[in-house]
Amino acid sequence: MSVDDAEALPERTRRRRAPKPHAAGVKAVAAAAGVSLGTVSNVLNRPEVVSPLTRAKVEAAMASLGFVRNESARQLRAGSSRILAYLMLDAGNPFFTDVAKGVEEAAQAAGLSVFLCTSSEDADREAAYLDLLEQQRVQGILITPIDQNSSRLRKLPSRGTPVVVVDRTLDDAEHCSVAVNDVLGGELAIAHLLELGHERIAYVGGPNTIGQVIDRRDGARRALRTAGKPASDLIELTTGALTVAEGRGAGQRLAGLPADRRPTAAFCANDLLALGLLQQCVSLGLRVPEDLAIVGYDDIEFAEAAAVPLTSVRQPRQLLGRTAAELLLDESSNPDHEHQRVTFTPELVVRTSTRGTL
Amino acid sequence: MSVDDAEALPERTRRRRAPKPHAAGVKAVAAAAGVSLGTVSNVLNRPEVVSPLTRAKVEAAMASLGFVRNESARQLRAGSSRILAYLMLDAGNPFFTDVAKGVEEAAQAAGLSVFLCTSSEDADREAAYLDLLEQQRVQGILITPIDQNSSRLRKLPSRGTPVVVVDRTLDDAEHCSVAVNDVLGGELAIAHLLELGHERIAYVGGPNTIGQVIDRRDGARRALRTAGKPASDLIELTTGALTVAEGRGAGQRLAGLPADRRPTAAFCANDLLALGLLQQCVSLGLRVPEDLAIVGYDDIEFAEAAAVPLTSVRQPRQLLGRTAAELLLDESSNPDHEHQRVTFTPELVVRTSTRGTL
DNA sequence: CGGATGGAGTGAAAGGTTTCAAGAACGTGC
DNA sequence: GCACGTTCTTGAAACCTTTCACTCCATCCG
Repeated sequence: MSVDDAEALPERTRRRRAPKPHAAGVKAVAAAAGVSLGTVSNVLNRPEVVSPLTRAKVEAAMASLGFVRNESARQLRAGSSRILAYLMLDAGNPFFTDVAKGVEEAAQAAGLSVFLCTSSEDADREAAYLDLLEQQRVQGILITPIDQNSSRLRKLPSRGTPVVVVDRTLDDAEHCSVAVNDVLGGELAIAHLLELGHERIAYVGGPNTIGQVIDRRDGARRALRTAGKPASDLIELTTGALTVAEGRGAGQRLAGLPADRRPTAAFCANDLLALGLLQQCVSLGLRVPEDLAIVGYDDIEFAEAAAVPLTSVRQPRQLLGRTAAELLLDESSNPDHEHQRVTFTPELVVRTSTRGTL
Repeated sequence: MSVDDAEALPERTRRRRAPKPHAAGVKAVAAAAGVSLGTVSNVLNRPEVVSPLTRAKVEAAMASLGFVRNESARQLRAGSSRILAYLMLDAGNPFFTDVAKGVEEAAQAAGLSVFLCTSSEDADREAAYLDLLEQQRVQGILITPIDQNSSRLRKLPSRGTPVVVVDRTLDDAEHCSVAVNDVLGGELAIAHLLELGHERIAYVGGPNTIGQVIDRRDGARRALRTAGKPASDLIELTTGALTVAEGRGAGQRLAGLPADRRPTAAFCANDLLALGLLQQCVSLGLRVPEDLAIVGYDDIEFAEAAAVPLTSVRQPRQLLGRTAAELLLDESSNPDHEHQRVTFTPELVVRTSTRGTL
């Protein structure tokens, strides 16, 4: 049954070693089922061309041998992967996991799977993941980049890996992008605070290399100018990351200021910062919003459940992910795909942290 | 230079097509650098055996051709993957992303990359991902399973893919597992509530197919029995998932009860439920903890920042992930690895939601 | 009854890398 | 000048699938 034609050769040390004892391949299945390699492959990929009887035999053989298709070999030969990757900034931020949910929704509808990767706001990790994903020849990459000008990012599409930028807009002709107008979002937040009569307003966010941080700040400045004030009125508190812990740190700094110099309102670059800030300020005895009004950004689910429900700038998170994935799928399947820049409009959700209890 | 020996054959239609125009391979690099295939491979895998001059030539050729190593081919031949996967229950739950952070920490230290997958508490998706990951021949799988008795899960190790179960204990001899004693956690929570004098206590959690939900409930019952009460005293509110939205739903149900039948305390299977419950109850006018004391589980970062800071059962999230990844690495590299069951001990963190303001 | 049609299955080639035994180049010591 | 080491490089096999031109057979039509 098992023919080993190497027997015929003159004596030679049997070289090479099996890299892994990883079970049976198509060959073994074919032998066990008494059919050819090609037929097994047909059962796997085009079951309709195989007669029911033969198919049953092959499937039985697969089951009894515990056959597991080797995806590397499949992909090598077939040249296509069934995987999308979403490389996100921070898995600990519910905003991104909501985006990821949208991505998965769209991918599942197209029969693809999604691998999530997280750069943790670290440019080196981002670069390493991009290299890895390109080497894996994934169908496409969705990314919320740290450094959107990275040459690595720009080169990917020309080498055959489609890339869609999520939650950022890119000004080049190589990628699709799906974003929310962050400048407008910043403007909405500050306009709201100005309307409430605040004069000393702080912007809490950082590092200043992150696009979202910059845009939201620029929007804030613009709102000030629109109101006839100098943009330099904005008191900037730079943080090291967009996390709850950094938010607490900023709260500490803010609360430490003498009351007559302390801002009466703070706009945070995201909700994590805002929640940390809120928590720290409250625990240090400041009243929100009486002593300090707070506006967050993203309107994550926890914003509403916070100690003082948080006013925030809402973004269509899931839709963002879904749209991005759909663009990516189009790019990789539609030969005359055209790159698009989709921009959604954010929306201010006013809650107690600025408006006070009614 | 480029010899095409197919020329020698009698006229035949040149068949097959190139699956994808995906850039240059080692062959092209070798030709461009004037060396053999083997040398290029050496530059890639064992740079120290190649003379500096040759290496420089090869590297220059790679750069100018934009060479990207084909990981499928590499893995097919070399038989090993540099990837770990963590298949989690719910990426939207900060508990799991914290675990993931620990996993990545350990993986990075070992020079591996991590792909995150999420089953979203759906058994079919879990199964599909397991199949996919096995076919990809990843180095190993970390999983927080929905169905820990799935035969798929049990069979993986015997076919060569190591599996470590995270946040669950498995009673078989095939896997390592790293967990926290959930029964004890449930006990701590209820003992605390009993000590505060509560008599009508609800347990909010579900679906009852999830191990964590069951164990925490069993712990709760045990605490009741220890206190000399029947386990049936526990008022069970079953939810459809462990999410904030389901927590709100449960809050609605609870608040709807007449005050004399309404529980005076609720223990939730996780913090997401607790936060939703809290939010809904507060917005319906119940005072926490006076009208309803609430205990959560996991002590996620947002628990402390909630409307009423949440009493919760803390687990060593990151450590859980790190330990699990280390066990997995050991299993896949150490020939005489022994399966282990690591169990951490949870800790009750008391905050305002049960103790009230001081 | 001859030829056309079509369904089912076959088998060799191809895909890009790694591996390893063996070869080449170049001293070195006697 | 020769055998011997070293150091570097080579070339072909192997990894496991998928693909596709082709064969084989039975059926159908005129």
